[in-house]
Amino acid sequence: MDTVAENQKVRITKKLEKMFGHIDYKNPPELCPVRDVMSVASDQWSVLIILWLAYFETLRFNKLKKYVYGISNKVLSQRLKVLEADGYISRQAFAEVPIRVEYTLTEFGHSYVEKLLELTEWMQLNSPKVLANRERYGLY
Amino acid sequence: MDTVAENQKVRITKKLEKMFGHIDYKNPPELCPVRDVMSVASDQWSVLIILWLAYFETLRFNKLKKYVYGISNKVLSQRLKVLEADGYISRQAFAEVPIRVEYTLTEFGHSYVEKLLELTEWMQLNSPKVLANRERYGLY
DNA sequence: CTGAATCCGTGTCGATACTG
DNA sequence: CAGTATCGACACGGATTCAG
Repeated sequence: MDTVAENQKVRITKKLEKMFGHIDYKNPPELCPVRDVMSVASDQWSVLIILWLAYFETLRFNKLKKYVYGISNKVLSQRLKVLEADGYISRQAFAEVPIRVEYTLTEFGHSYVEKLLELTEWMQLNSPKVLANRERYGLY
Repeated sequence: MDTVAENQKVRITKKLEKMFGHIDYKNPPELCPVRDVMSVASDQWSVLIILWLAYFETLRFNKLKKYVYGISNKVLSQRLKVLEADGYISRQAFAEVPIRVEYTLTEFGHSYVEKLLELTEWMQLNSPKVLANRERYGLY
């Protein structure tokens, strides 16, 4: 292993050490904020909801449902509520007939999108490799 | 909104546009590689397994279970199999009595850890804010 | 007509007991 | 020690129903 990789490894180890002061392995998940918050924010549906909202700025319930392909009414409204509670998105209802409800990212939500995009870009870049691994392994 | 923020927004929009060529909203999830691969890799348990393996280099089944606090036997062995199939970790069994099985990150797994750490660092930094939002919202 | 709650069948999860 | 089997509880998807 060359020096560059060695340095990189040291850097990562440092980060990990800092991290695991916060990811407590002795306490239940609900007492570890990082695990708790991450399980909401990195949920597969939450990710798609946030990304589509970042893309369109504003979306209504049924549009959102159309783009977040495969999500059910129940889970969508559930996730929207949780994401609103956690401060990623905001909900604005207009008292019209028929009623109109618009969802948008908050400032905080936008700050998350930046990190999220880095992750999804990695996924986009590496998914062929993963699929190839999977194929070779033959599990599914 | 100032020019810096405006530039940033444009940059993100570009990334999103590139992204959504790959996150297909018309096809079922299993036909969208990015969604598929990400749902495995960003799963709450997978994340913890990978991070702990990055921290310790090598872990055995029961040690892993101890650190990934709260995971059940079934889900742990399930996730380990999937993560191995996808190429993030490797499994080495020693024919001893009692049997010994060691899990380590692959090169590919280590490359993922870098991205993952950026995300968890963001979570660590922002979880207080999220918890405060939650508190104020009063949903749970 | 839109946004969302409800009901129900199904699959996944968690805990424990158990086996190679 | 590593992992499977079993079972009850819960979450999910889908369809339907309801409210504004």
